[in-house]
Amino acid sequence: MAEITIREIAKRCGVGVSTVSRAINNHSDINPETKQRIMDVIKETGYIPNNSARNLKRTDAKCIGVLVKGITNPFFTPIIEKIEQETEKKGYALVLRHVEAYENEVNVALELEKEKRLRGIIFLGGSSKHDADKLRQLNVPVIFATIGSDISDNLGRNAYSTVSVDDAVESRKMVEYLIGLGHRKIAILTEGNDQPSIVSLRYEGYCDALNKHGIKLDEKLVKYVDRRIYAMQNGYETTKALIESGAKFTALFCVSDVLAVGALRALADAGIRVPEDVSVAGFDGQEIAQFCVPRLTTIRQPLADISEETMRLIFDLIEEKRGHKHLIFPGELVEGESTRKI
Amino acid sequence: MAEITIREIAKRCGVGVSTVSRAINNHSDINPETKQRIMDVIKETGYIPNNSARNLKRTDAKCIGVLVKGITNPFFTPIIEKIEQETEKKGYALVLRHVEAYENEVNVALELEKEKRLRGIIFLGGSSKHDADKLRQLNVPVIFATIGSDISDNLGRNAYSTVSVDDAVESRKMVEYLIGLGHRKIAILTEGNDQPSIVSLRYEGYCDALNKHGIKLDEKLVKYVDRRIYAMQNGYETTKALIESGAKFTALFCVSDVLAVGALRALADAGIRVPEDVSVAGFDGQEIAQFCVPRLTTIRQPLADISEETMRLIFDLIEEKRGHKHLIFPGELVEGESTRKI
DNA sequence: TTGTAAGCGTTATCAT
DNA sequence: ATGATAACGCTTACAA
Repeated sequence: MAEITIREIAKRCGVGVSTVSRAINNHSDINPETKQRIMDVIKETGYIPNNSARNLKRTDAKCIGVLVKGITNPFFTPIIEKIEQETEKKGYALVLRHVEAYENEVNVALELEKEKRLRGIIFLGGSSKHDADKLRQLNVPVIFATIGSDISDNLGRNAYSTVSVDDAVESRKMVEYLIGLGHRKIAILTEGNDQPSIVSLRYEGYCDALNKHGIKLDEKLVKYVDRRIYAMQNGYETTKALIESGAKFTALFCVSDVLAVGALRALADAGIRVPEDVSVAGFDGQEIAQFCVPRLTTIRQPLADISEETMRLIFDLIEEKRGHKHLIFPGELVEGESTRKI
Repeated sequence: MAEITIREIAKRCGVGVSTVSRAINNHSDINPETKQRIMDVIKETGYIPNNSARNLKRTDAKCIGVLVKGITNPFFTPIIEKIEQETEKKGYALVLRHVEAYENEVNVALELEKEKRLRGIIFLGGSSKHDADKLRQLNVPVIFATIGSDISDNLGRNAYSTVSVDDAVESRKMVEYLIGLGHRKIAILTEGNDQPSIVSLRYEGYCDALNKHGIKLDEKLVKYVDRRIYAMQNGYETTKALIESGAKFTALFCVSDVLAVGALRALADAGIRVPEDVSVAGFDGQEIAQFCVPRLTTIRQPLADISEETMRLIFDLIEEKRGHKHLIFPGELVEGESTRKI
C-alpha cells in the first residue's frame, strides 16, 4: 500500500499541491470552499503529512526543545507541565526528548536542533558540566533548568543560562539544620562523585557544614549508593549496609528524597525508630516526601519559580531581549516528622 | 551562520556527496583512508547530518516506536528499559515518544510512523479502546503493552496485539482476598469511569467480587479521585473525604499503588492504624509498594514477562512469523503489611 | 572505489 | 486565489 502524499490529495481534489499545503497550514490566502473540499478529502483518505519533509523545508518552525535525562523521574513532572503550558501560550510547539543515560545530552541537542529547527533548548537533568564550545555550536539559546553549574567559568558563563537552586548552599543548610538540632554524627547517602554533578555539590555542602562547625568528616559515615539499581532500592540497601557496618550515627542525610524513602524502610526493618533513634533528611521536596510515614524533612526546590523563570528567560533569549543569565533560587527547608532535636 | 551540510563537507574533502554519505553510514564500499579523511573533517567542522532529510529519503530505517502516555509514570520505567535493550539487540533504533494527556495516541502514531518510517509500534498507557479502522491505517504491527482490551471485539482482534494482565480478574482476586480475610465493608478508590480504561476494568473486578460473595455494593464506599491532581495527593484527599463522610469500612482497595500511598498517609493523619483498624490494598506492584510503611499488599504485574513477550511478539510480527495475539499474564498477589485478617 | 543525479514529501517563491 | 516549480539535505541507484 503506497503511502498517500500531498500530490495524491491535490490530484483527487483537482488542485495544485500548493493549494493543499495552504489548506493544511491554515494560510489565509485560500478560498474557504476550496479549503473545505480539500479538508474533506484529507479526512476521507486519512492523509497525514510527513513531518520529516515538513521540517526539512520549513524555516520558521516555532519550536522549543526539552531534553530530559531521566524522564521517568517524577521530579521533572511539574517542570515539564509548566513548560508545556507556557510554550503553548506563546504559540510555540514543544519537542520533548528523552535522553538515554549513556547519551551526551548536548550531542542529542545538536541533532535535534537541526532536525526540528528548534529555536531554544532546555535541559533537564544530566551533567552540570559541559564544553562551552560545543554548547556554542548550538545556534539557539540554551538553558539548564534545576542544574546549577560552575559559573566562575567565564567562557561558559555566556554560552548558556542556568536556573536552579545552589545545591551546595542548600545542602549545607540542611546539614547545619541537623547540627543545630544537636547532631554531630551525621551520615550521608550520596552517589559516587566521579562525575561533576549536582549530587557532588550536595556532598560538598555536607562537607562544608561539618567543617564549619568543627566536625571531622568520618569516612565511615559516608556511603555511596550504587547507581545502577533503582533509587529506593538503592537507598534501602546502602542504609542497610551502613547500619550493619556498626558505625554510630544519630542523623542520616540523603541527597535525594527517593533515597531517603529507601532509608526509612531500612531503618524501620532494623527496628531503628525515626526520628526517636535517628533523624532522616532528604533533598528535593518531591511529592513522596510529604506522603511517606514519617513525613520527610527535606529541601524543597522552588520548582514553580524555576520553571517560570526558565520560560521567561528562554523567550527573552529567543527574542534577543537579554543575554544569558544564571539565576539562583533559594530552596525551602521543610520540617517533616523525620528529624528531631537531641 | 549558515548551517553546514553534506555538500560542504564533500567540497572541503574534495569528494562527492555520496562518498561522504558512505562514510557517515558506515558503508563498506569506501576506501578506509578516504573515510578517515572525511571523518576528520566532520569532527573538525562539527557537522551533524539532518535527521529530517535522512528520514525523508531512507526507506529501510529499522526503527520501532514506543508511544507512552504518562511517561513520567515510574510504572513504565522497567518496561521501557527492557524495550530499549531488546531493540538494540536486534539492531533496531528506538523512537520513544511522549503522548500528551489530551492527545490521541493513535493519531500521534500515525504521524510518527511516516516521519520516522517505523516498522512497529508499542503503546504504553492510554486508552484500551481504539477504533480498529484507524489502527489498521497504521501499516505496521501494533502492540498495546500492559493495556488489556476487549478482545471479544472480532474486528479489533486482528488489528493489534495486547500483552497484559487481565485487570478485571486481578482486581477481583485482590478483593476476594480481602473478603477471605473477613472484610465485608470494602471501600474502593477509583477513577471516574467515564472512559473505557484499565481502571474501569479494575472497578469491574471489585464489583464482581462483591457480587459473587453476596455483598451489596455500597455507593458510599465508592470514591472517585479527581484526575487532575497528582496521584498521591489525590489518594490522600479522597481518602480524607471518605473518612470524613463517616462511612464505615474495614478495608480500602486502591486501584493503584500511588493512590494507596496517599491513602496510607490520610489514614495515619486520622489516627486510623493500618492494618489494625483498616486494611489497605493497592495495585501494580510498583517499587514504592515495598518501601512504604507499612509495606503495601498489592497485585504485582509481571512486567518482566510482559516486556519480554512484547518484544518477541513485535519482532515476530515485523518478520511476519505470526499474526496478532492477545497474551494475558497472571498478576501476583503480594502480601504486604497493610492488610490483616479480621 | 568514487561521482553524478534523481528523488524523498513538503513549503516557499513567483508567476498568473 | 491558485498553480508550477525550485529548493530543503540527504540516500541511493547508476555510471564511471
